[in-house]
Amino acid sequence: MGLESGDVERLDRIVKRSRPLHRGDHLFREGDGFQCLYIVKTGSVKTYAPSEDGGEQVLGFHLPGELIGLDAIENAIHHCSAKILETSAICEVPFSQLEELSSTIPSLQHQMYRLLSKEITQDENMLTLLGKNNAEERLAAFLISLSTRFKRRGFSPYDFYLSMSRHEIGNYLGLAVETVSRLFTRFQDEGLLQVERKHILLKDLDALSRITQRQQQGENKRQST
Amino acid sequence: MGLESGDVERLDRIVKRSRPLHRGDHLFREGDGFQCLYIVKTGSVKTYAPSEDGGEQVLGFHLPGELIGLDAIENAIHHCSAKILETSAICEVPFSQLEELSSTIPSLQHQMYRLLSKEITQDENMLTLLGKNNAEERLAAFLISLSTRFKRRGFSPYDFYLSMSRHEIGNYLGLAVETVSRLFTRFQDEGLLQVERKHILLKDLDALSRITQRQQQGENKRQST
DNA sequence: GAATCCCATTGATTCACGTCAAATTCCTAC
DNA sequence: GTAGGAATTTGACGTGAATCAATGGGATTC
Repeated sequence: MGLESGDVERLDRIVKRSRPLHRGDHLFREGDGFQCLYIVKTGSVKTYAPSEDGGEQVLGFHLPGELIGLDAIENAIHHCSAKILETSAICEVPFSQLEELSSTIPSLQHQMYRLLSKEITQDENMLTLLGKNNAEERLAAFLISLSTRFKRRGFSPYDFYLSMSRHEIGNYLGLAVETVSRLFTRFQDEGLLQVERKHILLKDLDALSRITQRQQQGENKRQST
Repeated sequence: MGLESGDVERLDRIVKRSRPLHRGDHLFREGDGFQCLYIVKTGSVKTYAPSEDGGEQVLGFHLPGELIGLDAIENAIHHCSAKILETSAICEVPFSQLEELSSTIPSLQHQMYRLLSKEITQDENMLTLLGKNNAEERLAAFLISLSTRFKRRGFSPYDFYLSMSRHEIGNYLGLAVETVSRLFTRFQDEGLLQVERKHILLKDLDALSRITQRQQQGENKRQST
């Protein structure tokens, strides 16, 4: 990321590798004091905003290489909870140390700004997805997002396992479980993918991409101009 | 914000006050190179992500005191466009200078992290709004948000003018114009507010708050667990 | 290995909100 | 002041996705 090797070492020294965590464990909960950012090494994590009655809004699924906890910097309080979806290795980065380090390493500071900015961009894309795309487009976009992120990490972009339930997918995408389930069935019937429980095999990424972009064609109603 | 007076002066020196801008002017457009962050002094601005066909997703409305452009840091490219809604005074903050300054003033760096983090939290709240709230709850939340922000700036939290059209409100909230219009009428009939074109008079903020929280009661379907 | 629970799927039905259409008012420009 | 266009409102209607309901299959527990 444009850091010099000495700097990388200094950064490396403040990162703690935690013991493996298991499905259902919490990295942190809403309201907890903020100490560390977390980086997923292996496995996966979901973040969600709980509401009083036990309901929740899933805010994201975090795969290897991804950072968790940026929204907690503001008030030094976590605004969401983070739950392990499958046995995972997670690194902890004490934020105060990171902050200190970043003020002596300009390129690290720059990376931090970029990281935060990227998170904002991603959330904005998600807003667009929820604001103007229908159920089919949302699920297609979700699958492509997973595919892209797996690929980036050297995993197969076509063949992977979902560590989250249909329920969680629906929650994340603003859809009912039943809708998600029906869409998987439809996508399979249309030959776009094969699905068997948690196992997904994407057979036509191009077609999925076309679905996500379908929205753009022709003047649209809900959120145009 | 915890800066010393000498530091404030240094910060102040890099901020440029632009001449007043008018309705329809662009602060920047999607794809433009990123140079500056913008702070609204007076007036209002909308940011939106244009799509090929001329449609768009409104990402936010920005009132006095609010910052624009944080999502452009990552790639030094603006990912959205920013359009003036009414005659406005806007300050420009050259980001490279701000970044430089922040590496010599730890508390400024901290504020920057907090600012970026806050933006993420806000976007996440918006995701929850779009993901799990119905039309009525969305509009109520929107009005309360405006009210709160006006109040914070010393304006009346009850009595204000909307600088954006019904269309833009609908777009922002993922609703059709007609739905927004009908909801204003309904809220008025229910005595929650008075509306006459752009002029809004909130008569029962508590009732509006109750509407936004309605969602939380009882197990819900779309996005629960 | 049996019992239990959760997850997923599928079908039938309902409903909130989008779509279409039309009337009215407002705003801008010449 | 007048014409044209945009914004807003209101009504009628259609529909995509939620809700309700029921079944089957994995997975976990003791």
